[in-house]
Amino acid sequence: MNKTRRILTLKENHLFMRSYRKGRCFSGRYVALYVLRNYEKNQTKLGITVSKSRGNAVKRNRVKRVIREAYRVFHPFIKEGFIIVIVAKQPCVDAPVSVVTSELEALLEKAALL
RNA sequence: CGACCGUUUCGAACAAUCGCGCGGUAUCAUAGCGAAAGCUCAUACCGUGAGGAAAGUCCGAGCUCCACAGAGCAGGAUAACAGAUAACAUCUGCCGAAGGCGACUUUAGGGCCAGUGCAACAGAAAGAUACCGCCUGCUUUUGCAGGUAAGGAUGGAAAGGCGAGGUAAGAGCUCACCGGUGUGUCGGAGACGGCACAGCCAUGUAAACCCUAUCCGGAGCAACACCGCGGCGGGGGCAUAUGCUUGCUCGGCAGCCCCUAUGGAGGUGGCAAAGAGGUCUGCGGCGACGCAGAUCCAAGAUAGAUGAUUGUUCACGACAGAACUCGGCUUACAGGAACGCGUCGCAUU
RNA sequence: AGGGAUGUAGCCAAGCGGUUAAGGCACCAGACUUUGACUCUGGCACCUCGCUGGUUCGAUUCCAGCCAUCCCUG
Repeated sequence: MNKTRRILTLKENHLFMRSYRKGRCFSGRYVALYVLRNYEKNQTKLGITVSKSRGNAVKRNRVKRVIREAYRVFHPFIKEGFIIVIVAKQPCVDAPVSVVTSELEALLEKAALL
């Protein structure tokens, strides 16, 4: 495993749907985590979901950046072969990065991905 | 000094580290494709990276494809006048109207003398009329017949308004002023305005149907063009080895290879540095704008790139994210800045 | 990108430019009953009829611009 590797993003809608239905769910105050084992390839993919009801385009973009920044810290240590979907909750809109980072760390440990 | 008016303009700044999209250069040790060159991926460095509204998608265009002899109807849009513009429902100027002490602002502003419809309630009566009243005549009175829109009452609207003359009482019946209509004349590019004369037979509503004039083919970058593993087809060849079709034979269907049409997933172009482009100067124009010269310009994603941490400063940060591209309009918005022989008020000289 | 619909009382809703804006459910008070349900009678302040302007004598209704929700096409 190299020291830095690219973050692969989840693009297919049916994989999102399968994660919501079949994946294990870990919920916090700011984000919710859906984890599914990737059987097809030994890769870890990340999907970020922000609902339209969370705010306008600027707010949604900002939430995505905050979550991506929080995830970036843990990415080199994540185990291979999982599909991870992070869903932003309403308090996440005004949350600073440090808070989201600490919560995401707790959830990832709970999911045994680290 | 205070309160405004108009026209522009800015929309946090800087540094360091980590991270992201795109472009360029370099490296190919590793991974994939390839005979190779090389390409992809990756890494390093350099450059660059959201708005005044990017928004709403309300108008107008470019661009692309489809349709198209010509004419008319239907439907839609616009509506004083003159211009600007590629075009417009935009903009400029100007006229009329409305508002403001004023600088100035606002204005869907054609036609109810083509026709049709509607005007609740109130009121005597709503486009045709006399309830009360006034006057005249008849009648002993009650009342009857006629004249009359000055007054009352109703209403958003009641015989153009108001004053004087006039009259039986009244009435544009007559006159002055105002309003409105028509004709003439003068000014103006025109809408329109000034003046003179005639004359007052008739409400409001076309953001009611409608009439008049002008304009309008349809769809949209998920357009459209190209490539295209597989699949479903067409043609040709090979092989009769294998499978199915009844145990066998023939025949048929599968099979393998080549060519070819279509085009689902996906990809590339469209589409990224350059156009109806910005800034400055000069000239023309009241102005929108036009002409000439100089100069400036690098976002281009495709589940969608701008963030985090630390430090410094201030006005302590609002509304808000490009998605083919322009010109407008509308809406949202913390707080600033500049200009004006702009306005009003107060004080002083 | 292109198109459509809706917004009226807590909920479901009707409404021809002229009303104090129908109804139904719910809610409140009273009657009936020993009590409750059913039934009957009355009430319901609320709604600037999503918001802001305009047309009109008069707007929930007509026109324009916004806001919110929902739906359709590719």
